[in-house]
Amino acid sequence: MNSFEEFFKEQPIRQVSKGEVLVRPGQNSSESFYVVKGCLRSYITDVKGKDHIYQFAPEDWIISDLEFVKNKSGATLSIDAIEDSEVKEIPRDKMYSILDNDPSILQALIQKFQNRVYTLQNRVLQLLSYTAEERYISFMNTYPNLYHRVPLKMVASYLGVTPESLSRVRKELLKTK
Amino acid sequence: MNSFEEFFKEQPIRQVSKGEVLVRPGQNSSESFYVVKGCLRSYITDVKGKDHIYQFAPEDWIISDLEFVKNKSGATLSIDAIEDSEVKEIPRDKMYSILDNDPSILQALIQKFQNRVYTLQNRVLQLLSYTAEERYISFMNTYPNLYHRVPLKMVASYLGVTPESLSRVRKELLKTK
DNA sequence: CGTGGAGTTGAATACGATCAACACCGGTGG
DNA sequence: CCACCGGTGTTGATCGTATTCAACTCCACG
Repeated sequence: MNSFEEFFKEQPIRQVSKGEVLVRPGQNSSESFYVVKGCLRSYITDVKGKDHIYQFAPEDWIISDLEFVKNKSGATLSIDAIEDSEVKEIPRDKMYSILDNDPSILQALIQKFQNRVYTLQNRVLQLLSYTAEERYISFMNTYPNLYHRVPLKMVASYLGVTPESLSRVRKELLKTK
Repeated sequence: MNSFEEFFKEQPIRQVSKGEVLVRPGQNSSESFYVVKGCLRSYITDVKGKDHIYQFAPEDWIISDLEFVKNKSGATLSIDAIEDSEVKEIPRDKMYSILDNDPSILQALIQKFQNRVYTLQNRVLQLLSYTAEERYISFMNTYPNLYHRVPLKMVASYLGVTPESLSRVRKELLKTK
């Protein structure tokens, strides 16, 4: 194997249908998922029962809860499918075997993490400084193939606003455009 | 050299005084800083001139803008000292030389990135789901040595609320405690 | 001393949340 | 094939939390 991606490619395809839950909080068999087709999401459910979406994962994305990193009691995030999907899953222990001694794979992985941190940095800064409207515009620009594909209420959850508010934001944008 | 940290330790110490700016947005000589003493911060300034703090870096922390990763035109974050500090700086090109072929160093770096992503994940989820009060409590618990050390207005900026709001939050907490 | 930044407090405002009603499909079963 | 149903999105009215603007106190520092 000479690349990080190939590790995933080798795995068998698993079919998951819309609404199917792949990871539940507290569960300790944390896995990573490479999405071949469809779309997954990761999210938390707060004390009031409200979901907050951390990440979407359409085709060619990798999604996981990062708890396996911390050796904690179990996952904090939930992961489920928001469309009928095909994924390749990597169990925790297999994930570790990626971290072998091949510097080129390790460097590729570092590159992936750097990109991930950079993306999260932007997300944090936008949550700190953007209004609901600015967040939505930024989301559309950053993920042009995603915003019309996932339900509005999930985009709202990702952006940290209510569906009602986002609906109004969108209405305003249509007027001024 | 047999560890990531040693690379920093070898660098000469640079004295920076409170208020000194180490990195400005647009500047393309991006560096990383290891804080020996004192405290740095990274932040953006929005269109209204308001600061939003991305990160604090007290003793033994590493801070950088991650733009060097993306090979963009320059930094987006600013970095300055909020106390008189001592730092060791690693210029961008030297940073790359860390990414050599020693698997143990690379794996240590991956571990650092995993922790970073995990921390950012929590930050995002808290910004999505916590009230101002919950964020402040979480901040105090997570950084017990920091919240009484940095000015309230900077904590407020980090948490995404105004200094006035945080002042009121703190007042309420004192009453109910 | 005096000066300016930091923090507090008050009053008015604004933005988004909440609650509620309704329209609009898309899928399911009779 | 159509009627029904549940989920999604929209819209309106009201509410609440945090922001804004302003005044004042308190120190730290020159």
